Amino acid sequence: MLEAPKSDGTVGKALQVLDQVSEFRRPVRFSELLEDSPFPKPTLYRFVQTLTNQGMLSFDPDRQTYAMGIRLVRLAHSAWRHSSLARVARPFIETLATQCGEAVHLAQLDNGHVLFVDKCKISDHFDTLAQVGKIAPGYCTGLGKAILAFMSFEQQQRAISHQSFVPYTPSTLTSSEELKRELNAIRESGVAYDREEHEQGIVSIACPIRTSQGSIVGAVSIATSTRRYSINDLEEYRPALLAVAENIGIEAEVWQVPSWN
Amino acid sequence: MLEAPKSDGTVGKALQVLDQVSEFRRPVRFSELLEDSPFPKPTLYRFVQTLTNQGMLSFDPDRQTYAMGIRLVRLAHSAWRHSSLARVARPFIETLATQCGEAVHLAQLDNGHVLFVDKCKISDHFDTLAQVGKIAPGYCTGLGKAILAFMSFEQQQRAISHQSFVPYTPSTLTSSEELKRELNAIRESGVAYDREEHEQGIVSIACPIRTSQGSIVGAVSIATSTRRYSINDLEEYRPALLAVAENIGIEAEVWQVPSWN
DNA sequence: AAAACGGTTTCAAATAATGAAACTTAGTTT
DNA sequence: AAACTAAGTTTCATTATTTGAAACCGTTTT
Repeated sequence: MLEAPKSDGTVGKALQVLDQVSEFRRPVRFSELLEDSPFPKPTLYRFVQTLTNQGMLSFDPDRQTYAMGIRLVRLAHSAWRHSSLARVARPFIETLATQCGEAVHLAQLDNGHVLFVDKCKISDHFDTLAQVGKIAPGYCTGLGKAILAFMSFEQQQRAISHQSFVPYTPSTLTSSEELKRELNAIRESGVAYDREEHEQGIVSIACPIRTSQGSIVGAVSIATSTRRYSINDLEEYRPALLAVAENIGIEAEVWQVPSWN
Repeated sequence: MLEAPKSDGTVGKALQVLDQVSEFRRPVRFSELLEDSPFPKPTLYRFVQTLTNQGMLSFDPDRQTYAMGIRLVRLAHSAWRHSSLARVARPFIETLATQCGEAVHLAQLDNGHVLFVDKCKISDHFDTLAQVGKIAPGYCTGLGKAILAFMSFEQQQRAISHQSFVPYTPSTLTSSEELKRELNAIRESGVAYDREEHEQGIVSIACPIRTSQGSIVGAVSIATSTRRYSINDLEEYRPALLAVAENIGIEAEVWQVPSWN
């Protein structure tokens, strides 16, 4: 028995449509959705209707387009509040961001990809691609590598197989062998670096957030611009970062830590 | 034929369960959900299973609790990007926040309630209850009153009937008559004030964001602490706020403005 | 050991989803 | 203006999914 070919009935199909809409980076017409939909016209039509009724999509009658609905913003807010990691980590990362003056990111892993769950930026001298709710690759970010390095073997295998190894910059690791070698090193040292592997000019130091049993729940990172600091300078923040990660881990455990993977 | 008692089939019911979970401010056990669920045990059980499979809920096996899922954070991110209002307004409210040094809020109306869709705070001297995705009442916030004041009569009637008129502070308006009187005044003057009606010590000036056809799409506000400024001092920001609201309205229209109510 | 409780599975009946085809608009072309 | 076309919407018999009473498990309590 291999992968789970779960379709989860009608609800699963409807959510599939929701994802499809979200993949368009703009409001989308019904016919555009129909073009690459596995569903026949009336079926898709009804899904879209239902989702719109439910506020999961919004419909612009003038342009006849569908966009992601406002109900999602509300639901995501409770998701964020429910997420013990994000809620618990907030004060720590705020303090850290103020102390070091750089951008601090918090992430979890979602299907082998880094999902930013919080971000705190004090200075305005530079900005990173990170935005809450956004997805970034696991193999070429500090956060991603920090999480991957501390997964169980099986989880890691599966997550690595989901990586695309697209070379975003000349420094990007482009094979699972290279990645695995680096993950081992990270496992030794306890911290991961992003050496401009995802964004030219952005480097970061990241470390995993783990429970007392050692299971991985996320990662924190400090990112900065190469115009301000070198990767070696980030080393300076290492103790503070490790301390914060440990504290978040302890706190998160007191609250509840659903095991997300 | 009165209100729409839409249940929207299986999908609607499943989303109802999602809302129910979100209403708990914490991870919740199956039996707790069952207690006030309209669904019989096995039905609810399957919904919860499906939603968990789909990543809309997350399950903590240790504590046997369900929380809002991580997929929502991802979906909400695209919702935010799709929302022409939030995306378009971002640079304007950032500028405004920097200029005046106070907290700037952006909201839409969702079923008679204020839904914060963005927030920009520069100083750390105080904070408001507002958080992106959070709901606040319409009748006792500057944003809410600004939006209500510029709705069509029917929309306004319906929205007012959804207000609870709970007295959060001594200044809160507690009847629909008082509210209607104030809404008329706001319609005249073009701006709404929150005179510590929702939070003791927090005042704000808000104004509506409208399309060129005059239909209301949201509101912007500047909020501050009474320890810093009086409500009269906020008057100073009136021209800047009006200008920003107008610009957002124009910009939002160039992009697409789904008619949200 | 029995009873109670929370969670899970079964299975036949009831209901809702499905999709080919037909229909209705609105926008083009002849 | 009539004829064509494309996009969106509705119909309806068929099919598949959902439904929930009841039974079942595995813990915990009495």
